[in-house]
Amino acid sequence: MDATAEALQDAGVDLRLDRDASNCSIARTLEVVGEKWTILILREVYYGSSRFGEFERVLGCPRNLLAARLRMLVEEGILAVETYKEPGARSRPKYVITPKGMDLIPAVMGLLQWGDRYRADPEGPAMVSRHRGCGAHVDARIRCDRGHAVEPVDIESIPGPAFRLRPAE
Amino acid sequence: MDATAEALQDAGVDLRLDRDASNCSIARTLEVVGEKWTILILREVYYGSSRFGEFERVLGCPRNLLAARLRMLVEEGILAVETYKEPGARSRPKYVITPKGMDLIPAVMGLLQWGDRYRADPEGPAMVSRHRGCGAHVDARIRCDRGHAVEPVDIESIPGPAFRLRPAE
DNA sequence: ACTCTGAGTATAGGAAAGTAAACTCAGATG
DNA sequence: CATCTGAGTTTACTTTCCTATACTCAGAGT
Repeated sequence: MDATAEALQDAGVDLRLDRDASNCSIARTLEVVGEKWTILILREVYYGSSRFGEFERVLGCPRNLLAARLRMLVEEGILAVETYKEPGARSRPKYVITPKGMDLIPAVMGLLQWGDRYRADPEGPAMVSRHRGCGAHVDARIRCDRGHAVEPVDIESIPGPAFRLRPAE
Repeated sequence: MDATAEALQDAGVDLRLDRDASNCSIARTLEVVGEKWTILILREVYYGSSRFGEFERVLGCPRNLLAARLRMLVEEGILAVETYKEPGARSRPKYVITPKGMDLIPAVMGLLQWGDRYRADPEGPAMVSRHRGCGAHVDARIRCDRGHAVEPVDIESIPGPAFRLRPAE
């Protein structure tokens, strides 16, 4: 156990129950991608769609929500707007994923592989992902900085630099 | 490109736009964990909480929603109900994560590390995760079955066994 | 019997999110 | 200059979610 954690426990603090759970990176990420269509839009961008009409067609998402989600994703820097031009038509906007958006792909892959394992239809997955370099199947896994594969049960979560106690009631 | 994919393209099918996007493991996973409090409940279980009152206290989630989410997570086999007994009190239920629930941890870690990178407060993360074995920092990464680290941009997604075209309009 | 506690259920009002369909707007084409 | 198209906006309606409070229920202790 960490020194900070020990000091807190000596003071009678329960790390689980007395911490400020709103000061959490998961909660903050969900503020951005937790709304209904957001992850699915990201999935489509990742699969190669980029135009408003493409998202609408393939997702069946209402246009006003689609517009709102795209605007938000652009404001957050997860997507960026570029333009495309079909011959004989004017320039129109298209949406491309940024590096910041790409950093969400491990989370999306995690959701994908859980669904593949527990909720795929009996035939198997609808889409499969492979490494462009070697062709092998890819998946999201947890690794430690020394390169070991880490099972979830072997992860220990301890207070970090921004650990805070919950405000008094 | 895959043989299936080629055959489909020869038939004038656009893999991105004409596929049945509702037949998707991500969408199906979100049906289970896409509601507002679900991932946060999972986070608390993962951090060590197990009792109704603990979830309520630390999340500040309304009791009726909490009860509904817990019931759903148990029905889905992500949590299991056990009992605990404080001295001088009767047995009460507690919620523990199952292996099926543990398999969601890579996705949760993916969300966590995105938030740590882009949305943490200036001091750093509130909680840090490390490998119980070696103490090194852990994170969610994508690997291929041959053990290569895979950047999201090097992943190729192709139709799998359950690929289906979208129903006619 | 009465009370206390943790784990819920029940209910009601307001806010937010989702859905559906009609409408606008900017340019390229006929 | 009327029409077509993709990309939105607007509006009206429905569903879900949030907040808050009150209530129930099963034992253990007094």
